[in-house]
Amino acid sequence: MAELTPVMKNFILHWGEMGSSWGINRTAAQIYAMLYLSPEAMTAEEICETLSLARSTVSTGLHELLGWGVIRILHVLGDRRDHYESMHDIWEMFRIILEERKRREVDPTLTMLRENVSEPSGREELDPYVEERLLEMLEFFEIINALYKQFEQMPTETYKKAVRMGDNLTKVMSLIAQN
Amino acid sequence: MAELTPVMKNFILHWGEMGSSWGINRTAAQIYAMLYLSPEAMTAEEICETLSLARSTVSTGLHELLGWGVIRILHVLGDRRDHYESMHDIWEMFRIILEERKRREVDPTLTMLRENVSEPSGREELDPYVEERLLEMLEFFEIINALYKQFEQMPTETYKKAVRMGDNLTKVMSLIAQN
DNA sequence: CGTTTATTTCGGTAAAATCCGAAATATCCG
DNA sequence: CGGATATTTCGGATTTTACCGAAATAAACG
Repeated sequence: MAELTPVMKNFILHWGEMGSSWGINRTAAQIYAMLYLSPEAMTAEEICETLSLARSTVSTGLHELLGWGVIRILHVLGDRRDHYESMHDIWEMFRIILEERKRREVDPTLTMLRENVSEPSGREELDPYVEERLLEMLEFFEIINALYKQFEQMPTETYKKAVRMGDNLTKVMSLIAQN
Repeated sequence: MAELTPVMKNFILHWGEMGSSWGINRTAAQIYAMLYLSPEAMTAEEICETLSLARSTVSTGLHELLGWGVIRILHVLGDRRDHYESMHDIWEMFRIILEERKRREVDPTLTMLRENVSEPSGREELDPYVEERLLEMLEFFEIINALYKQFEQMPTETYKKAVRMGDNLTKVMSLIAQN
């Protein structure tokens, strides 16, 4: 793994760029990408060398990825160092990222909307139009929230298969919608 | 609209913060939030005053929002200035944001994966393990891509209703999955 | 046209995020 | 405990991004 082929470099660099629009910082995303391609778990030191990053940067990045829950620490007998490996099942990873996004994007907004709609601070009277818009958005977020929850509790295999046959999704949805 | 109530301020500030994790910059997100709450379309000048932003910043922000397609320009008879209003239907907006995310996050990755898997640059031999991982990810992104497309072509009313009854989604999915 | 008004572009500054290297801390072993 | 190795924390430097104000451009009007 010390040597990166051009294809691997492409992949890692691209992933780094993508990470930015995903709210993961570039180096963390690169680390993730490399672990994803690596057949074996890697030590922080190895990651440093391969990606030419400072040891501290790698430490921070790994920490962030652990926070996302998309990598794991492994321990090897007779080796004091931590070994890191990426989550193998990409679908499981997808689910984790969804949940994390919900936690970061949906939950705080939901809280804020609920607070402001139900009990406007300082007992001010709420402009009817504003209230209407807030309620509409609240309703929307409640629904999204419920959707997320559905996904959470769905077994991986279920939504995997369901999503795979996306071709028929429209039809199914239409049927449901007629209800 | 010149005066912002505390609730409005909360909403706008929160939206600004959220924008950051959404890849929209803070001021643009704030502008959007204000337009969302505004019963009437607003001019750039009014936005400046209400949010205490520089005219140029507002111009840039509006441009960005136009790029996302979540606001519109209106013209008023006898007024040379552009008036801006937010998209009213939050569901339609949701769809637009989905599409935009796909364009920014999914499409480039898909392109990159296809290129690297099918024709590794310079005719290098591809490590079998790496190829396997790339293929797995490619397959995943193809499916997500197909899913997005399904949503795109679905009439707003359809997915609105479908999503609304999320409670039953698990069951439906399970049924589909058994197929 | 020239003038006024609206909008965008642009250079520079301010703020924020990223990353490094050194120091501190923690962990393990003899 | 003392020394060696692993990991984290921290201050500062670098890079990136956001924002402002001035200047340039565009559009409308008389």
